[in-house]
Amino acid sequence: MVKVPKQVDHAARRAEIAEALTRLTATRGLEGVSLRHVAAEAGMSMGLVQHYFKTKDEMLLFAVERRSQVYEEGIKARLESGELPSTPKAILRAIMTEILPLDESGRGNWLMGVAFFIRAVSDPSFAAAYTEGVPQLFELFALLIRQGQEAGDVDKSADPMHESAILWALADSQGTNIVMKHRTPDEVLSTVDYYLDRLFGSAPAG
Amino acid sequence: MVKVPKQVDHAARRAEIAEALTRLTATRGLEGVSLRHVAAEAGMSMGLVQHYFKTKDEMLLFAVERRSQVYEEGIKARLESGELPSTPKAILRAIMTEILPLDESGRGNWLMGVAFFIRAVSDPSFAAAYTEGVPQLFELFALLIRQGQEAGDVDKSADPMHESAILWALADSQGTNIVMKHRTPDEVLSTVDYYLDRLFGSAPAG
DNA sequence: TCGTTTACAATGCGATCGCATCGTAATAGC
DNA sequence: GCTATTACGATGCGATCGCATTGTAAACGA
Repeated sequence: MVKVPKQVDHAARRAEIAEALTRLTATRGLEGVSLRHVAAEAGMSMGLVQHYFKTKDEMLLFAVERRSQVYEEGIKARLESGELPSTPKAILRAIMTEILPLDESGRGNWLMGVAFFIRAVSDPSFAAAYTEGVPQLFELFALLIRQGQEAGDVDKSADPMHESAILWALADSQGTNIVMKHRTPDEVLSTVDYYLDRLFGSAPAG
Repeated sequence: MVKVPKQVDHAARRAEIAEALTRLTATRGLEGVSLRHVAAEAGMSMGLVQHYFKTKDEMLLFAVERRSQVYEEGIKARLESGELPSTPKAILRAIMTEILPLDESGRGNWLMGVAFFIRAVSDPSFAAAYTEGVPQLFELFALLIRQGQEAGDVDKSADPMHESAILWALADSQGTNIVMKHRTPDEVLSTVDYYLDRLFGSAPAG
């Protein structure tokens, strides 16, 4: 009963489509994202896109989850490259620089996230997926700050929860600032470093 | 040549429509915003909406500019109510609490802003209008922080530009957190106060 | 080889979009 | 009263959307 004709790497095809979607989001903005446009950007027929994603929502969900994976892998790669010390401060900085839309592909990923947020506002299933990863990142931030406190780098009077919120806000909002060209990536990074230096005193980050 | 039949308060009508648009954005999300839906929400015919706004973009632009005015007036009202001291810290807090989507109407206004941001990504004319007010608020933040430094409340080592960026980020991102129900208004306000207390030492805010 | 299953293309359908057009009612100046 | 102008409603048009349907080529299992 197991017939396997014309074997094609499903995952690779889906990734292709997701990347076309991301590219399209970065260049044409979020309104240019239709099944037809994505297909054209990916250089395939619309029917083929439909073959790999039954609905548009399924495609968006896949692209966003893929985005999260890419972020995660990027952060791991930075930390395991050995170029950075494994201090909480360095890890936090690695996360920030990975997430922020510092280049063109980052811009696409960022706008993908915004598009997803838009959907999540009125669509419960999207909201669930959107909400999923947030507390984890939040907790991670707080954990790293607490480790900084235990190491004596972060002042005991600092509140890890509030500081996490500020850090999250910095990533969230400054990314938007870059996309809108209100601030340059350099300016944003310097503000991030300013904040981290204040929080961690003068403890080395790398 | 000046014939004025059926005199109708144009501004009031446009405000009505803008409020229907905001209401619709808050409840149905940003995708429910079409000329037909706005007309239905406002309880008028679609032709009438078209009569007051030649294009959809004109309607959106009006609604967003109106939003800015409402914010501005709200902040002025708070400051002139006499319930708050005119310290930089109090003014900053007033701005934050005015902008943040703490209630249902605030939610609508917030989502309006996001919708506008989306358009601004790919539409230059929207981008211009969106970019317009940002540097001013930024400069205001920096000015107030500098005043705090001159008054001796804010540490001299604090960088007004970076601190402004953090403050802006707090407003920007935490608003989204409230809309997505990741954090409650109370939690957000406590983080704002935490930050302001840190920045202004223990100087009184009210 | 034959049949089943998958990969992919092409097209059509109903819904909805923004916008234009047309018609009508009401009110001003002449 | 007549006319110009405005307020407002109704409808239609072309474009585009997501999605369903259909057709065809290819490749595996039997």
